[in-house]
Formats: sequence, C-alpha cells, structure tokens
Amino acid sequence: MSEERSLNFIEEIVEEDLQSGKHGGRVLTRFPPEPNGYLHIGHAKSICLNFGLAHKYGGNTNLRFDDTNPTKEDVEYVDSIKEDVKWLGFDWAAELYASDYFDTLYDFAVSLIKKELAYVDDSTAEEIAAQKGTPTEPGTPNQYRSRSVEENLQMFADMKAGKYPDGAKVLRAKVDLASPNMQLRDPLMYRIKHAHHHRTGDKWCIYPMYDFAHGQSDAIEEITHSICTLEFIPHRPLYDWFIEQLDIFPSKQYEFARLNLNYTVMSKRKLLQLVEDKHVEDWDDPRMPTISGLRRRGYTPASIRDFCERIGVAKRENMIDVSLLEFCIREDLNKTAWRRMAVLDPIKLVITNYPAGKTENLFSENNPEVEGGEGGRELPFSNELWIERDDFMEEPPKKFFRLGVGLMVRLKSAYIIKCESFTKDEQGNVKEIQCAYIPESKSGHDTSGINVKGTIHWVSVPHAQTAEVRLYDRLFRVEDPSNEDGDFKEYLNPESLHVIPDAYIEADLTNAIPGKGYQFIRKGYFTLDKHSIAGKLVFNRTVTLKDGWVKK
RNA sequence: UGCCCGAUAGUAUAAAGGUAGUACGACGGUUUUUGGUACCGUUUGUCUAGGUUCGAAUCCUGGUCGGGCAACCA
Repeated sequence: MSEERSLNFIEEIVEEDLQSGKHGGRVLTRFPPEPNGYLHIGHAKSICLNFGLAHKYGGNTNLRFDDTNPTKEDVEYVDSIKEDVKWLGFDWAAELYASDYFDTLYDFAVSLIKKELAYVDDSTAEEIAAQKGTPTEPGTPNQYRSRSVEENLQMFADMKAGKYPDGAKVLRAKVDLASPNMQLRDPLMYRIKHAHHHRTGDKWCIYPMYDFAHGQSDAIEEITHSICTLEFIPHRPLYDWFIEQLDIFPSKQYEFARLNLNYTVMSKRKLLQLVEDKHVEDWDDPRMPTISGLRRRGYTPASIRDFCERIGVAKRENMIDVSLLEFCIREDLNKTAWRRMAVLDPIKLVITNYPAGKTENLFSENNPEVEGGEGGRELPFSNELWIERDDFMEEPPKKFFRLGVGLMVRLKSAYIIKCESFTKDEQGNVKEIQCAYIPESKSGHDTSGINVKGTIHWVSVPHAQTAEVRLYDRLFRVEDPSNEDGDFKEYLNPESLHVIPDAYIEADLTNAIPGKGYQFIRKGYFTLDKHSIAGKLVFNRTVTLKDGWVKK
C-alpha cells in the first residue's frame, strides 16, 4: 500500500465510499463508448481512469456500447473499439450493449407512464424546442402533457408497433417545464426511428435517448461509479430523477474534465471529416490522435497509459501539450528500442586510405540502455559510405562537432575519420566528401589516443538497402483549431507528412519486426508501417529524438 | 438576461485552515562512441476585492475571466 501519488478527486470519492461500506465495498465501473467512430487519446484517458480505478480498488469494469442511435453506429466501430481497449492492456468483466436492455427500458418507460411521469407528445421537434422556453424564460405545457394514462399507454404501444412515421410522436418525461436546468424541461425519452440496428435488426422502431438509456443501463448493471465528462453535469439531476422514480439501483454519476491536446482535434465528428475528406489516409493514419493512429505511428500501450497517468484527473478545463505525449513515448522507447542506422538525406563519403572493395564486419550493440546491450548485429563497413548531408558543412562554425575540411568525427561503432576535401557538382552542390581514417581508432580497440567531440551515423554504400521513410509533423498549424475562425480544416498543416521514397538503411533492418520500435541513431524512433512488404519496407517515424543542439 | 461547473509557474497536477510541492517545458552544467540517455542545478505560481481566523490556495461574500446548458446526438 505505498501511496506514491496523491489521490485524484474520484479516487477520494471511492475511498470514502469504501470506508463507509457503501455497496458492500464493491467497485464496478464501465467504459461506455458509442460505436460511431474510432477511439482517440481522449478515450484513452477515460479508459485508464475507469479500468485503473476498478483495478486499484479490487473491482471490475464493463465495456458497454451505448448503441441507442442506429443511424450513426456500425459493427466496424464496435470491433475497432474492442481491439483498441485490449491493445491498451485492459480486460473488461463483461461486454454489454445498451441495446441488450431495450425490452427492460421499454418496461421502465411504461411504468413511468403509469405513474403519470411520462407522456406521448405529438409536437414537431421545432414546437417542442419552442415550448421549452429559454434559459431565462420557463417553458409552457402543451395539450399533450395532460393526456390520460390509458391514452399514453396505447399510443406508446402503437409507437413501438410501428404505427407512426419517424418524428410523428415522442415520449417525454414529465419533470418540470419551468426548471432553471434546461435538461429537466420534460426531456425526450423515446423517438421513432425506422432504422436497422446493428444488433437488434428491425425489431425496434423506437429508440431510447441517451438520458433514458445511460443511467438505466448503469443501474441494471449495478455500476457503483459512473464516470463521464464535464458536459454531462447538467444531466446529473435527471440521471438521479429517473433512477429515483424507477426505484432502481442507485448508480452515481461523477464528472471529470476531458482531455484536450494541442495541435489536433479530438471530436469524432471532426476526425470523421478528416477521414471522409481524405485529409488523412484513414482513421489509423499515423497523424491522427486515434488509438489506432498512435499504434500505427509506433506508440506503445505503456507510453499511452503513462501519459494518462501524468496528465491527472480534475474538473478544470485543460489543454495538454503534445510534448508531454512525446516525452512519454521517448522515455519508453529509449529503454526498449534497438538501435540501428539509417541515412535519410544522403551524401557520399569516400575513405581515401581504406582499400576499395574491402568489407569489414564491425559489431554494434542493440541497446546501450541495457546491461550487455541485448546482443548486437554485424555492421558491414567499406571505403564508400552514405552519411547525412547536414553532417557536413563547407564553412563550419566553431561549435560544429561534425565534418568540415580539417575536422574529425567518429563513425559510430567504426573508426575516427578526418575530412580532407570535398567535391561539387556543376550546380555547386557538395557531391562527395573525402576523408582519411585512423586505423588504430577502431571501435572497442581504440589505441589512437584521439578524442573527438562528434559521432555520426553512416551506412556502407555497397551494403545499403533502401526503404521508404515517412516523417510526420503536427496535423494542424495552430494549437486549438476548433477555436479559430472559420472551418477547422483551414488550419491543417500542409507539411504534416514528408515522404522519403528511398532512404538508405543498414542491412539488418530488413529483418525489422512489425510492431517493434527502432531507434535510427540520431534520427528518432521508427516502426514498420502496416503497408510494408518484403523488398519494399516502409518506416514511420514515431517521434524525433530530443534535439539539444541549438543552431544559430 | 437564468442556471450549473471551474480558476495554483509556460502546460498540467498536489497541498483536506499551519513551510506552496511534483512532473513536463525552458535555461545552465557534468558525463557520453547518439548534440540522445543519465545525473546536477536555475527559473517562473495561488484571478481580484473584501471578510472570518493567531494563521487562508483552502472557509464566506461580491466581482472578473473561462467553460457548459435551450439536438427526435451521445
């Protein structure tokens, strides 16, 4: 029972409940997505909260699909949600659907009609809206509000039987048309939708609204702590009202502030637009803040869980810096990713005093962060190498610890070299760099006594393989695209994807394992994209390395 | 204009009437065969005006600012 971190406000509530013996010490939470889109990092916060809370206090969590609106939902989304929750590392106690309760919910509605707490309203949507009044003016009752129990019962049954077209009638709760809380002004409980449901098929043509499904589902499952986001605060009195009138299990609702991340958007509606308008490849485009996008980008479940832990849980609106997410994945990958070498923007380097045609196999460890290096691989070395174009400067400034005529660097896991000269092509671009190597400076057996400041990565020209490398930048140019004038899509970053069709990679990288993270030394963390095939590998850059070098 | 929620360094998040702390960021340094990692250090904060109290980030009142609520969405 070591208490490293102080409790968040929801944990405090749970601990109080546990101490007072509420629910016999039982904790049951639920994660209740609507299957109308893919899960994103904001959902990850909710998942970690709900599952984490239950796990911490010896309870369980249900996965419940809030599938009360058949026109927006699909099994494709159900499947992706299950996959994403599992991938994040969580197991649900039961896989449930609000649609499992449609019969019970119908009976609940009938019982409210009998208690004169619900009525069938024939008004149009516009009329109902008008009759609700405004925040400063009370609503006004219409003639349908005083219908008899018998008539309501009959009409509600007829609604269910399909006797009316969409929109002809709704069932409303009779609460308080003058309430200062708009949610209480006789909210809708059921609407008519002659639509095919992905689970119940054509059995129903009336569907319960969120407010008459969510709390009831919580009660049916005997959820002890129903955790949702801030915008549902005004719904809480209604949540409690239905439960009280129905006299069912007293689940309680608690609200926390949803996650906002800068330089992206987080609403399913907007993410769907990006997919439909082809601004991104799909829901799992590596630039998307979706769980599947982050997975494809190379994020690990542990890094996302760590992120959710670090951002905390409170009731204050927040905007989290993506740099924190990046910190979390770097921290994870630094410990686990195997080091490899790849040259993204190549320039040729020739070692003038190394025999042409000779190949030497050097050794380089997989992971310097682990004792023993987790083994290693052979690195073929020759007199012609690819190095990074920006590791050479014609006129290097003082603090430039790389190549320039007269400067020395170490080639990672190989030799120290000294730059002697360079040649240019007709356009005046540097074409080739000539260096001499120091034979006594071989990595691991260095007797040269020479100390160099810089070490650069390289790939042997005759042994190099090629791969497509995709570099990503933030999806939007502004911190909060939803808050800018005009359409949020105007603020997309036109340079969010940079494709390098044929980068040079070291030979061993052709054995790269899908799903594993690799650090391309000095270039960042990369992972194989799902579109990779043998002979045509594609790597996604998950994140750059932190760059401490300040250019001036 | 009504009701509801909130306000602590740049960003988040602690401190339950008693020393404002932590993480990320930024900045500086040490180490380093990755300008990475690791380690060390520095920096910046209680929205405002009153009140209660020996003592207020915390309790009370007014104000300011931000967010939410008037979908047959969730």
